[in-house]
Amino acid sequence: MTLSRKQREIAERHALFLEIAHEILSVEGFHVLSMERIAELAEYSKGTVYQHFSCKEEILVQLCNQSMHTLCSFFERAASFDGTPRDRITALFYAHQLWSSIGSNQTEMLQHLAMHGVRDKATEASLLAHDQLEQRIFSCALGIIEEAIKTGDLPNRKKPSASEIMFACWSLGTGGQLLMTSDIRLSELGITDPSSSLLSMLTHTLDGLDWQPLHKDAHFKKLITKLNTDVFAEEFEQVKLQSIKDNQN
Amino acid sequence: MTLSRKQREIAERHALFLEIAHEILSVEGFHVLSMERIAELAEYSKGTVYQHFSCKEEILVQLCNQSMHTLCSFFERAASFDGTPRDRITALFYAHQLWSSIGSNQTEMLQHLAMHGVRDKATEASLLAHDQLEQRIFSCALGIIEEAIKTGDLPNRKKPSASEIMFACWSLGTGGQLLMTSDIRLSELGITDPSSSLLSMLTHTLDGLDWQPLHKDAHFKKLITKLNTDVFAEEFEQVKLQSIKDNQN
DNA sequence: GTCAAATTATGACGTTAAGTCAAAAAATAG
DNA sequence: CTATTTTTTGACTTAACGTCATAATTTGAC
Repeated sequence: MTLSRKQREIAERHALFLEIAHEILSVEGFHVLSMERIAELAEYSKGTVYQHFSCKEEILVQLCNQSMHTLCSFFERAASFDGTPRDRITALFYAHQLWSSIGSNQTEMLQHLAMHGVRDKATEASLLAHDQLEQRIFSCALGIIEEAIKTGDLPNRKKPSASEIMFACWSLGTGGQLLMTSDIRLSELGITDPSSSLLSMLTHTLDGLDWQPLHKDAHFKKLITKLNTDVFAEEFEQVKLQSIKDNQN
Repeated sequence: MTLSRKQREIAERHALFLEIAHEILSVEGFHVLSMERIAELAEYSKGTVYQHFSCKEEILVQLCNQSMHTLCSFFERAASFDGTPRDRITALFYAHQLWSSIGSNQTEMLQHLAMHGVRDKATEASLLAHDQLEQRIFSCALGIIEEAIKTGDLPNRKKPSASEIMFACWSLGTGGQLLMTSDIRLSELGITDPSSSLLSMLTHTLDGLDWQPLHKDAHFKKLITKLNTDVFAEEFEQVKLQSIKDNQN
């Protein structure tokens, strides 16, 4: 079938353009991402790139969607983990941090997308996909919190509501990632592993919410080990290798 | 003295340019901020604007510095508040949220500054000033946490250290602000006052850290009232008026 | 295999904004 | 009042965006 061969070609090129864009974005940032540059590196003309993406912003949204798709799968894996709701919300937070460690600029991309005037330029279709992914991510987290309330592990309060707890956890994780990628030298403050710090703070927060069973060091360590070596074994290794490489530079 | 009159003129113009830039930034965002536009609105030529600021990015840093200066004064006011360290760290967090409510785009500006390739273009002097303000803000928060450890209100642990606690609080506040300014419709999740939600989550976190004296509703309400009507009375009124105006639109 | 029709790729073109700089205008001083 | 210094200006260069007529290629009918 000749038609489908052409279609395959186009799909491949679409992926190629995205890959090149992602490379430019991680190394040099959005401000140097230009359609001409992508065309040049892919050895196509500018017009061809514009046939795939209406503008820079559209590329960004599609890259974000790829990235969020990964996060989504991480979350769904963490959520289906066999353990108490508390273990699972911890696993979710862990997954969120792992995800941001894997792609150094995932957070920056999403951040950029949230900025004034970026969404306006992207296509409806991509934005819809984005919103749906976001929805999936949120309901994943919310589901666990609601389950904890149902089982009685987490006291059923008016304030903070399940949504508010999710909002706070999400803020903590996102904010932490934001600070990690920004200029502040956390290591100067004696924070060598910010993701672990955040995770440890999360457990204190959960304790503060009286989310049963309360923190026990042995159990927590066992949980993290299981996540590192079982649920997210492959990704954990990838991050480890990456950080070794980074240290060499 | 004629010389000083000219100097005053220049200083006034500098402020005018910044003001116009800030206006453009809050309404339309960084991507439409152009030197020509500023020049036009200020009724000067482009070259004159360039005599004040080497580039767009330099304007952004200087605006951020203004904004951080405000935050700094908020923090110092909150820190010198008469109360327990726990009350004061709560006041700090409150001040952080208040600050972000006052200028709708303070967080977006700082976020933008942190992005790839922005700092590179700004002048050394402005960046130095920025780093010093950041330092002041951090030590303000860190000082309170360390005091709490010294007085015994907060258990002296290796983990999380004072720095880690500060990092987490800062992440929570910043992340929350990020999510508020992003597209996510928090109100759809039943979160009507995100800043309050975050503040309430902070108290749970502090409880989880066993930071004495633990949360008591009456005391907490009294503290917030005092902050609203005394320490930050003026700013609180400003935010209230602003939100009434926003609701009318 | 050939050719007309449809699809796809190209890069020249118009536009906008960044950043530079020589020349014009204004201020200062003798 | 004029010479010198300082300040202001906008024309110019460069670079990227996004468009679109034209060129090249592919397709499908015969």
